[in-house]
Amino acid sequence: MDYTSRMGGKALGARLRRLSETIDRDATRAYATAGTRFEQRWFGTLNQLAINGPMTVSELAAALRITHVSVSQARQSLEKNGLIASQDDDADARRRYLALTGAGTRLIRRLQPLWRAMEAAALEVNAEADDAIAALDRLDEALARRSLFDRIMQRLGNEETNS
Amino acid sequence: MDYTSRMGGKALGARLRRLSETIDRDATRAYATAGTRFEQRWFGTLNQLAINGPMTVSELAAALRITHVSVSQARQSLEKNGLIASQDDDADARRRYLALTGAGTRLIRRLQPLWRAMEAAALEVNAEADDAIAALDRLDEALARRSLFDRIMQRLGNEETNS
DNA sequence: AGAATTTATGTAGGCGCCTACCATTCTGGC
DNA sequence: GCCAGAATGGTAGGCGCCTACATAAATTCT
Repeated sequence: MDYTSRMGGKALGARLRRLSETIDRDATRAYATAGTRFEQRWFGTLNQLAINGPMTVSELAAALRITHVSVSQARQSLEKNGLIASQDDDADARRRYLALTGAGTRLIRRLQPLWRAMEAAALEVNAEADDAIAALDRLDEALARRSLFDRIMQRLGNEETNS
Repeated sequence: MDYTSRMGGKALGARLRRLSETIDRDATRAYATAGTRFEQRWFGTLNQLAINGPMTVSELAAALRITHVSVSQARQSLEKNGLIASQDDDADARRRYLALTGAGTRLIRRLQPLWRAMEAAALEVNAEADDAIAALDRLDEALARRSLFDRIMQRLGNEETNS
C-alpha cells in the first residue's frame, strides 16, 4: 500500500493519473517494440474514422468525449503523418471532414494484431482486478449524478452552486 | 455507456486519464472558489513535509511514487511561492533538505477544512461507486505482478522480455 | 436585410507528469 | 589514495489533454 492508497480519497486524482500514465507508457513501449511510429492520441480519431467513415472535428470530439481542441491537434499530427486528409464541406464552410487516407487504412490494418493483443492484455488485467472497468463505470456515473466540485462545496457550507 | 467504455480495454488508459482530469479540474475549481492559490502538484510534497518534517527530493519522490524530476519542479514552484525552503545537508552536499516555511504551515492550516471536505466528498463518491478505490488497488497489484507491456508482448508471441 | 447569437474550428499557453541526458558528490574495491 | 560506478539533483523537451480566447460562417430574430 503506497502513499496514494493510504491517502484514501485525498489523492484519488493523483492515483488515477499515475495509473493512466503507467498504461499509456506501456502502450507506447509496445508500439515502439512493434516497430511502428504511433502516438496515443491518434487512436480515438483513427478508430472512429475506421468505424464510421468521414467525420467532422466536432463529431469526433463528441464521440470521443474530448474537446474539439484536442481533436484539432490530433488532426494536425495525423495529417502531417499522412494518415488522414481533411476536406471542406460544400454545404457548410465551417465544417471540416476528416477521412482516412490509404496510408491510414494500411496503418490500421498493420496494427490489428497489436491492438488485439492490447485488448486481450487489458481484459486479462481487468479480470485479475475483479472488473475494475465496472468500478470506473460506477465512478463516472456517480460523478455525472453530482460532480465532485458540488459535493465539496456542499460540505463547506458554501452553496455557490455555480455549476 | 460512452465510447471509451464501449471500447473495453483498448481505451482503458484514455478512460483513466479523463477521470483523473475531471477530478483534478474539480479540485482546482474548489481551491479557486475557496480563494486560495494552490497548485495540485504541491499537495504531495506539502503533505509529506507536514507529516514527516524535512525530507530530501529523493525521499519525497520515493514516498510519492513520482520521479525526482517532478519533485524538483514542485520544489521550485513551492519555493518561489515561499511555502518551503531548502537547506543543504552538511554531511552530503548532494542532498537538499526541503522544509515547510511559516507561510507553508499556515497555508496547510488554512486548507484543512477544504481538504477535509475533499476527502469526505471523495469517500462519498467512492462509496457510491461501490469502492472503486479498492478496484484501483487491485489494478495496481495486477500490473505490479506483471506489467501490461509484458502481457501484450507475450500475446504477440514476441518474447523480447526486455522488461 | 442587418444585428445578435450560435456553431465549427483554430491558436496560445498551461497542467502534472514523464524520459533522456548532464553535473556534482559520495562510496567501495583495489 | 584513487577511480569506477552509484546516488542525488537539475534542465530540456515532450505527452495528451485542457481553458481562454479568436475567427469565420451559419442561423435566428425583428
